[in-house]
Amino acid sequence: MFPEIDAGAFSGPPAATAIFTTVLTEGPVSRVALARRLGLSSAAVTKAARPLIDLGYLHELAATERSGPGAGRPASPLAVRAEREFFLGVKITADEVIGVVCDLRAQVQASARRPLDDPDVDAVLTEVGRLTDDLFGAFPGDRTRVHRLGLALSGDIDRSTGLVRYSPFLHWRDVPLGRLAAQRTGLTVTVENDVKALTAAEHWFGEGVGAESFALVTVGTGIGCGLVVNGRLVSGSHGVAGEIGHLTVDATGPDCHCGGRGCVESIAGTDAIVAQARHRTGRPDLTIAEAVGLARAGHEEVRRVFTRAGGAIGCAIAAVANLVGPTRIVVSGEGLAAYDLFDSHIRTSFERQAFGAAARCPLSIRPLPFEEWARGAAAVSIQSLVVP
Amino acid sequence: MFPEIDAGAFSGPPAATAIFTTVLTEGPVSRVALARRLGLSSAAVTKAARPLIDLGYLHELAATERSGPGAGRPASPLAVRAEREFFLGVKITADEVIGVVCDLRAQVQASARRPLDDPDVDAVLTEVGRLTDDLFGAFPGDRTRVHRLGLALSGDIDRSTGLVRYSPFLHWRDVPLGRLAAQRTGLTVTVENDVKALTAAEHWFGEGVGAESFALVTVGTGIGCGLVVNGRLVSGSHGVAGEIGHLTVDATGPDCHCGGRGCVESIAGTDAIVAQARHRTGRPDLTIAEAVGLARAGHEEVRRVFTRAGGAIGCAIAAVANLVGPTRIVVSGEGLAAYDLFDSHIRTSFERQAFGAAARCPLSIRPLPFEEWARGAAAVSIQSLVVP
DNA sequence: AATCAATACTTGAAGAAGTTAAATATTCGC
DNA sequence: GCGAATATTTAACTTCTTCAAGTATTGATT
Repeated sequence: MFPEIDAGAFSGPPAATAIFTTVLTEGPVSRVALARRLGLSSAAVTKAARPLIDLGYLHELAATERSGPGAGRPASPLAVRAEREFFLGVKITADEVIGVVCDLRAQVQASARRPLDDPDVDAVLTEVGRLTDDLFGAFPGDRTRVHRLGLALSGDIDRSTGLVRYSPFLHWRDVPLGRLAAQRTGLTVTVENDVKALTAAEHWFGEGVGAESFALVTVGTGIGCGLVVNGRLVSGSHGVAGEIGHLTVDATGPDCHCGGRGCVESIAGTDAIVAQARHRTGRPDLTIAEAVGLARAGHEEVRRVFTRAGGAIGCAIAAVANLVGPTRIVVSGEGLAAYDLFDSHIRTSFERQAFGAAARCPLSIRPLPFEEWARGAAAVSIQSLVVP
Repeated sequence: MFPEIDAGAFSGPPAATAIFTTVLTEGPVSRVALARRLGLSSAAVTKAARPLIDLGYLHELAATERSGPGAGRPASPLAVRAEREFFLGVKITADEVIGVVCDLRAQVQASARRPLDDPDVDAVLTEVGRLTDDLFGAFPGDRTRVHRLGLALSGDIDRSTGLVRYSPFLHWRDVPLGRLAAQRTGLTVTVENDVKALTAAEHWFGEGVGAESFALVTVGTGIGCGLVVNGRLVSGSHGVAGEIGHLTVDATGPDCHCGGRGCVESIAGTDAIVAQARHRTGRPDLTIAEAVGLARAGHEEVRRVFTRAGGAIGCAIAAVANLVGPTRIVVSGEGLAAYDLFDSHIRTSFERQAFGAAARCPLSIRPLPFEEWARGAAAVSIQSLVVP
């Protein structure tokens, strides 16, 4: 009936959910604006919003300075009470767990990291447990208002059951991570693929806000992509979606570990870049950092490796734009530490390969630190509170 | 209140729409099955279905032979009364208009064609008008039950307003085709992009039935793709979606008329195939039919052109599978008259480039005659009756 | 043949969610 | 202070849905 706080998620009329998500993602809004936006009567908004206010999720902002033509009663916009509830988000990588505490608006309140040296399920759970303790310790706010934990890791994950079907880098198969972490921490846990989590965060709290369709491309060891189409995250019927890393961009290119040929990842993945840079320089122990250094210093051969990689990424992004036509695309990831070497090549290649109006799709290219990935996990947790 | 017949579309409770579309697309279903499928109580189904039966859209099937464990009252499944309403569908090409009459279940009742030699708006409207007359003439059923006409043509089309924003092959810009055709014929008109229309038809009445996500690839002069994701047709924010023809598959490939390089269409489009076959044979006036003939007769050089084209198409389809992970993919189009030359190469290339489980996505490769495209237009018209 | 269990469907009361219309609140410009 | 403009609230009413109980129709069991 009325939205509930603790265990379960938000129940209540559909209008309440719609109102809450709109206020959450689109900042303070007046009731009339909400009504127009959601196709409801303003009476319905008033009614549905009251229990949300009573429970402390929303509050009325002081009447702000008027903007319009002038006359009329000023609006008292509804805003989210961000400190009503806090969320933990943890990103699990092969050698580290990174965690953050976020408020209801997904603003980071505290963060922490712990090294991970054993991919065993139990060892990971232990480190995640210690990390949450660290986060509770570092969190200055009201700890009794933390009830949820989001986990994000790469691999094939069933968000609805919290099951890790397959995680290549941890060598896990069918691990019920959600249930295990819930037992360990006593929190309500959500588990999601890391790229999808980051996409969800950008969709609700970042550049994707308000977009009906939206894509996020991550560049690093792997090259991934999260897609939002018609307002919903794309999941893929066979558990595969957004596998942008294995699009073919060069039929005569190098063989890829996936069995294909000329895949984006086999040209622009971190490993591929390092391998090529080693080959070009004749230095078999070159690291990616050194390769970036050489390219920045103007080493022509190495520079060309990055140029080619940027071109391949641009083609892949153009493929996304041509196929699903998102409102905007964000390009990001660890690999973009070398942002300056990629940026213009990605754009050039994208503009050449994007078909017609698809080239008008705005591209944001910016690096995101690992804390942002953890924030993605928290964002999924926030979504699970709102839309169960 | 109750579903209306004539001018407007189907109104009524959301449940009525859901019930009708489910019965329409998933064949006869009992009320309990509908309730389970749609998450309603069976009481709701009973009530919402009654007006649909009263108005003649649905009817009860005779209790069929029982199948289950045995006991219990036998179901009286609901089925669509296909002859309740008929629909015209017309596909407009550069040199022809092709039309069909379909019943409510999108089964073709009659068809007709007329040549088109003038791309002028008025000339096209005239031919469409004559074609509808021909169709009425050829249609054996009750003509008073035809109220709707669907038009399909390639280009950038705004379905909601019936506006043709841009049609390259007719050289039209911003033609309010829906309104004009409605004036001319007195019917309620829908206009949709041809590939999207065909996709809609397959989604509701063909192989895409029941699939949450689904893709249709058409091969011909252009190479296109219609996408259904999360149960909805993908439209693209900038008016571009499914532009599979301009994905890059060979960074070192030929320049494409779109300004890009190594696009699928520049390798596997009909024009590209003809050009290559001419080059390989040294016969500058070779036609596509002759090229197909040579390949079938075993001409190695020409054969290789088709092999390469099939490979490019396979890569493009793999890109769709990797990115959106549809439940299944149908490959079709005029170009597939040479089906036998493509089939195995498309599959091989698809399986190599599809990533992991995406390779499990079933592929149907089959040619579709132009009448099927017209049927697509009719299917959109049917949809517009049901979901306005 | 009578009865029971199982399943499908129908009915009527009750409730949830939303709408419309009218009342109330608050501001600006005069 | 008054009226026009806009925002919000309230109350009455509509619509859609569910719930709980009842009816219908069958196969299996006694």
